[in-house]
Parts: sequence; structure tokens; C-alpha cells
Amino acid sequence: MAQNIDGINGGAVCNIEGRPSESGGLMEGNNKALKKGPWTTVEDQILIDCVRKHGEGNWNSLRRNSRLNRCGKSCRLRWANHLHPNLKKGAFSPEEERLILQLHAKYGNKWARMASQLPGRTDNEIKNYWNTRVKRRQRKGLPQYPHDIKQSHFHSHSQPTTSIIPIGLTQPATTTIPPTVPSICFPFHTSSQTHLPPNSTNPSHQSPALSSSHQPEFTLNHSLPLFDPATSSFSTSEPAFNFHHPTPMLGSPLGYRQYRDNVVFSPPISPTPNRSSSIPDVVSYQQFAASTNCMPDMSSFQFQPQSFNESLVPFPGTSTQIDFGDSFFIKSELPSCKLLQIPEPLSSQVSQTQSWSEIIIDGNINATAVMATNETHCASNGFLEELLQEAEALNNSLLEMKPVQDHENEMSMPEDLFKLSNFILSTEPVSHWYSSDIGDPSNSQSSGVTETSLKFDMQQRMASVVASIDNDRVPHSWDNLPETPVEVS
DNA sequence: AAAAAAAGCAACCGCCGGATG
DNA sequence: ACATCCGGCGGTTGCTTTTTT
Repeated sequence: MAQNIDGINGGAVCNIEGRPSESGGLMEGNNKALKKGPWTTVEDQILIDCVRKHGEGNWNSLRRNSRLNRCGKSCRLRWANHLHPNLKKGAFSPEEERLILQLHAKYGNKWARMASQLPGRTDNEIKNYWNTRVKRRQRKGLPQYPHDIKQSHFHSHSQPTTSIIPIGLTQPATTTIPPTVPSICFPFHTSSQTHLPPNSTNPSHQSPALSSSHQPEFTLNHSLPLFDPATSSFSTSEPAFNFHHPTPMLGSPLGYRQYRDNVVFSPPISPTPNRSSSIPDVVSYQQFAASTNCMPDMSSFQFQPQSFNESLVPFPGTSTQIDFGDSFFIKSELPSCKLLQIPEPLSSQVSQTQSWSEIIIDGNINATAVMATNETHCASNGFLEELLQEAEALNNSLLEMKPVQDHENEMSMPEDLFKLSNFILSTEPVSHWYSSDIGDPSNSQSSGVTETSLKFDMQQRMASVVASIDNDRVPHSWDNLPETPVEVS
């Protein structure tokens, strides 16, 4: 908008965030009232320079240490909504509009959540678009949603509808869910599509939020039974998934702050010299087995989260809830996720028979369940068959499991899951993630890696990992996981 | 062409929750 | 345990621009 170009605006002034009592009064050493109103190009440039120099975050300190006479909030908003380099300008495309409708039907007025599904778009843009649309359609007496989009949220302020979906196989079927249906279903592939985590076939990393593939055509090889809480029964129709942990493109997920500056490599669980209790690196494990035709000893592997291969990185904004014990369930609408069942028993007795399983659900909504044992005498040439058999067995057992209703805490990542994410993040040096992008991670702030980009990838990775541990058999309970890494600033 | 209405947009406000001391 | 800081989010306001009458 061409208003107030170049600094001559009559913007009003305000005190800090409209809360005079905070910070012990005005300005904290900069005893001037803060400016309000439209931003000028001069202010924009100052803000851009500051962010380039210091990175995102710490908006109030940014304000204090710059010539900007704006409150921190205002700076953050300006950056996120207008100055961020990843922003997509211009009108929404028809595809985006369609997606907004679908997302709103699913989430209600959860603008940040919706924005996380619209690369380059901000919550504010979406909110404005929607509000305008609402007014227009109300005036015309039209319904808010097209006939083919079914509203699934309770009301505009409600939590989204949740379906709890057990992983499992029903009879083989091929189902195509048209992209217009804002629901997806996780299928299981059984044989030819077994997904051993590839390495060489990994596509180069692409930020999911910047990809346009967030709405694939979902071709399912198997339909999954869905548990309908209303009827307490399973159904294969109208699957619905919900993102329970929004990851706004320009924001950080809850609890992220504790990681954002962490470049410390924390030891994995029980970092004993022989790594006997480390969680195995699933990918390396499989690759080792495939390449050497023998099953490696679990103790030779160390849990290396970077092995979550890039092709499996889900779209941002996804998360999954698992209920452990004898059963687990996906409760998510994410189009991609990865489930790991940690070896059982995850204990120091690595010499004894262990098994582990992995369920991968990739961006094409293809799921593969893989299980393996590390019995040292496992016939190598029967490896895949064995995996598949066990996967089948896993699927079958899952079908028998009772769904667990997640009640009030739908929006929060389960504590266990969060701890796992915490652990995983703490075990992986940032350099692994960004080596190809930025070189020296220790210099990430000044080498062009913004906090946002770091957050972004972190969010993806957090969302991509869901793990379970059977506490009954695993001496390493979540409580033994490393504490939140110390923030390094 | 002018006025009114609608649309578009930017920014602020208040609330909230997590982090921190 | 508490207070404070900080930042995210959703609601709202108000200004400008565009379209309609």
C-alpha cells in the first residue's frame, strides 16, 4: 500500500505493547514513547538490517539495540508479515483459496495452523482473506463452504475434530481420495512397496513448506479402519486427520525456544562406552543388513537422528499421537510421518534377541511397516520376507487394538513424544542438518542461517518423529532421557 | 464524475503460555 | 512458587484502494 511512504507518517506512539506496567515503565533506558502506525521504508530497512545481523527473535532487545522506535511485537509482526524473504506476495491462487476453505472447514479460525499449510502465506493474510470472504458471502446469503467441503470443526473457536486411526491392514483395496476431500488415510503397503529407508535415492532436501506438494492425490493401496469416537466403532470411510501441533511457517512450535540456539551435541541415552543401550540407527541398521547380508549387532549402532531420511520428512505442522503399551494409534492428519518402535527390550542386554519395527508413512501417503530382528543368525537372504511377515503381523495385531480416546489435551504433544523429540534434537548437532546449506553451524546466526530456517527444519524433524517405548520392558523410561539441552546463546 | 459501498490490507490489542530469574 | 519477560495467536480496528451505483 502506498501509504506513508518514506517516513513521513503521522504514526501515533505507544508504550511498550500497550502494557505500561510491564518492563517497569516506558522504554527501559530509551525513554521515548514507541511509534505506532504504518511502517516506513526506512524503518523496514533498519529492521531488515537488524535481522540480518542478529537473526530473528529477541525482538525487544532488537528494538532496544537499534534505532527502531517500535515495540518488539511490532517488529516481529512487520518481519513475519511483510519482510520475511520467504513470503509469497500477491493474491491467493485458486489452489490456495481452495486449500484455505478446506483448512478452515477442518480447523476453524486457526490462522496460524492454516498458514503452516500454505507456504509463504501468513496467518494475517489468511485471516484477512477469510474475513473478507465471510462478509461477502454473508451478504450474498451464500454458505461459507462449497457443497463438497464439509465442515469438521465444531465452531470457529473449537478444537478440530479428531479421529483416532489405528494402523493396520484391512482387505486390500485401492481407493483414491480426491484432493478436495480434506481428509486423508494412511494405507499400508505390504510387499513391493516396502520402504527400506533409502539413502542414495533421497531427494535433495527441500523445505516442505516451500514445496507445493502439500496436497497430493492420495492413492491408497489399503484402506485403514478408522475409529469413530462417536460410534465407538471402526470405519473405513471419511478418514480425518488433525494437525495437533501447528508449526507456523514463520513461527516456532511450542517449546521450541529451548532448542533454538542449541548447537550442543548431547549424548544419547546411557552413553556408555560400548553404546550398548543406545537406540540403533534404523537406517544404518537396515543398510548394514542389506549390504552385508547379515544382521549387525545392535550395539554397533548409535542412534543418529539425521538418519531420518529426507524423503520422509513430513510437511510442517504435522504431529502424531501414539498410545503405547500393547497398542498404538496414529491420531493425525499429517500426510507424512514416521513411526519408530524402539527396539524391545531397549536395554543393555543387547546380546539377547531384540526386535524393532519401523513404520514409515511417506509424503505420498504410502506406509510401510518394517520389522526386523537382530538375531545374529537370521538368514540374510530371507531378510525382506521376514520383515514383511513381521510387518504383517504387526498390522494384524494393530487391528485388534482398542483405540484410546484423547480427550482434552488434543492440542498438546504428548509428554512422552515431546521428550523424545527433545532427546532427538539434543542428540543431533545442527551441523548435520545444515552442513550442506551453511557450512559451519557454529556460526549459523551470522552465516545466513536465520533462526526461522533453523526452526523450520527443527519443526519438520520434530513432527517427523514419533516413537514409542514400552515402558514395561524398557528400563530407559522417558524420565531418563536427557533433560532439555542447555540453551547456548 | 461523485458518492457510497465493498474489498483489501496493515497494524494494534489483549490474552495466553512458555521461559527465566 | 511467584513475578516478569517474551513472543505467538486470534480478534479487531481503521485506513486506503477499488468497485459499484
